[in-house]
Amino acid sequence: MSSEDERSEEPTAGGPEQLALIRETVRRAKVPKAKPRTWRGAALAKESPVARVVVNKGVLHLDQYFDYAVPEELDADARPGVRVRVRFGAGAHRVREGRREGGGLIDGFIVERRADSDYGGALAALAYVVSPEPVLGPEMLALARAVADRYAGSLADVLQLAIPPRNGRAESRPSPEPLPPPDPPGPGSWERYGRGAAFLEALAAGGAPRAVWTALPGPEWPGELARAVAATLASGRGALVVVPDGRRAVRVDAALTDLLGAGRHALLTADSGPEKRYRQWLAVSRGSVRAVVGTRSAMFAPVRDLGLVAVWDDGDSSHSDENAPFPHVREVLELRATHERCAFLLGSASCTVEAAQLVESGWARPLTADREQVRRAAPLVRTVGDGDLARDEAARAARLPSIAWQVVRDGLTTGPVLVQVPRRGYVPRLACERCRTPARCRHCSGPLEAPDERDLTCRWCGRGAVDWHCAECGSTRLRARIVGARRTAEELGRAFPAVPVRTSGRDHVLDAVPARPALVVSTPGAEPVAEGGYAAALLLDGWAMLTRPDLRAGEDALRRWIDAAALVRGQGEGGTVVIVAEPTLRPVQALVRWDPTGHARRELADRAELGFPPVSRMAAVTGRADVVAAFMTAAELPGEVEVLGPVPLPPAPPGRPRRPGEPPPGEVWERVLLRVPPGSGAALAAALKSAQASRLARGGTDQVRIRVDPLDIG
DNA sequence: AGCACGCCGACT
DNA sequence: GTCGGCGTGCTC
Repeated sequence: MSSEDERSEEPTAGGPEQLALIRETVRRAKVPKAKPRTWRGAALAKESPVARVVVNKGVLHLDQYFDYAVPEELDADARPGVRVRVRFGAGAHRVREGRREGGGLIDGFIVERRADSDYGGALAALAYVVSPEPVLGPEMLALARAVADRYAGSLADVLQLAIPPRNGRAESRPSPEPLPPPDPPGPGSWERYGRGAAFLEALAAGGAPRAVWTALPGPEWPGELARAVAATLASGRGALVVVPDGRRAVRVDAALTDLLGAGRHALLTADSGPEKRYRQWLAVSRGSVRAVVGTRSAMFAPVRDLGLVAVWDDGDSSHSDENAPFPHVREVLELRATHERCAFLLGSASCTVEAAQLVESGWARPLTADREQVRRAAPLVRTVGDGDLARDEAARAARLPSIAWQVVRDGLTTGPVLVQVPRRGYVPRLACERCRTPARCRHCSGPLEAPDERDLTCRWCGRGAVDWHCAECGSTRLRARIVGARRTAEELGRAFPAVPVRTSGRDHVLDAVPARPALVVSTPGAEPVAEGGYAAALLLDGWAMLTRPDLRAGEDALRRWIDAAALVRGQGEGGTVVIVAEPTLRPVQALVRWDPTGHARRELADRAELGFPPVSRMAAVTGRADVVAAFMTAAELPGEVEVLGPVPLPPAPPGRPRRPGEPPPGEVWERVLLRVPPGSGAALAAALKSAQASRLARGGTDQVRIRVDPLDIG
């Protein structure tokens, strides 16, 4: 743009007269469908001189598009989907020399090129096109919009999760040529499932079946996922698989390479560095690679002509994003399946209540093996309850019941034995030894804990608890704390001196162990796979997993037990699991019968009766007590909303850094839970979003956190 | 969030 | 009259 243009637009030079002129011009310009022009008066693109832009500003909850003028020289690059920088803020158009430039440069994406704008004022010009690479296609935009609406978040927040940061070097490299579709695979181990082969055939034929797949225990699932991907590729469409962690992504990656060779799929995990990751993402975005396996953020991967979305082990908490607006992989993939009319596969050795609901509602069909197959593949499960422990001299002496010793001893003659021990931090509460009432602080009713195994302290207020006794039954004994993985390993090591002991846990995760006899002590989720399967497994301190004050405690415990027990050989090969937990409890029974879907169905029925998610939808509003109260007063919630609370939130325990959503020191925070009946979730989210948006016009710190589908209810 | 506009009191 | 306090409200 030339200075002549500027002068012709604004003939007066400098001074207050000019300011007045600008003001007046702005007022005059306030007519609908204004001809796009900038204050620079630069030459504009001849075709579609308006770019509709989504500005990438999360705090800006004005969740709307902004129109910018497209200067002629940016015309070619400023295509829909590209990253741009624009001036944004009051006075952004005043860019003359000698005047301060109002408004800073912020990032955005062009969503559309248009002939005119329905904005009444004069348009500012795009500052520049960051890169001509289109990264925000219409499908992703529609998906991000749907996710933002579902979770009462802004489009910009979702796009931040969906589109990786740019890397110039990755962008400058060409992506490989796409390979032609492969031949459809045979059914392989899918034959073990009643409708397995038919599911693959439907994928290969270009269909869009939706299934909740209860996987048989054992190491076959990565190969089965790979076959589903291969069948979809054979139809000429793309496929996406999301798993909870990098370890499992690598397993599916390996299975895909086995089945299809290299070059047909991309591995999108956080483990690879930013450049490599963006390069992989670009290969997908450009259509060079038609299949993706990855962790959480891969759920948004811009797979071309999507034919299948799959999620593995949807109960794993890693599938829930920790950034606003906290989308869940299963829910996002449901949206994608609906929007992009593709197949949906939810697989797990266990079964979440949400998965059961997908089947119950008829949205998806079950994909299961018959009882005979299950019996063959699953280990024999034996329980040790309180009654057994009381009668058991050995258990008193050595902390492990005698049947456990026996199973370990027998197992070690034929292979490795797995010992699952709950993570220390996982058990939030001590409980009365006699009646299991959770031990609470007598001052503030917070949960008690014993950080050093000696002194009882309150997790909320930090006060010590001396002379504790149970408020229900008067007992003065607390249930034995769970023993950490390290001490369990030491004890077992002493008992079986000839056998190597290996541990796998948070900071030290083993991926696999050989088929030799060994004791493998692991925390839940960190269990290594064993070559040929474990001979046996011990699941210790089952009570600890079940006493968590959470709606999902039972489902979670069952999932962790099943995931561990699924690594053990089938009972036909002598595989045995011993679980130390009451055999009368529902999740324990479900493990013994190896019936995770039955468990989920019963839980679903309970939740329906109690009005709990996922049958109803909930949202949590969290913040400083007065701010939450003001928010609730101002919000215009749908009529059928039920308001639970507010209840005070416990402060972050001293010593641990404060997590987002926890009150800062000295502030009282509260949480309100909102509940709506089935079908009103969208209305609730919309109401919460507009209430938040109108609040944001005011002071900055007076914000509340909104979380749809909060995790820790109950 | 920034940042400007605007409607009030103490000054040249 | 004009400079500037920070109380609302908009940002293409």
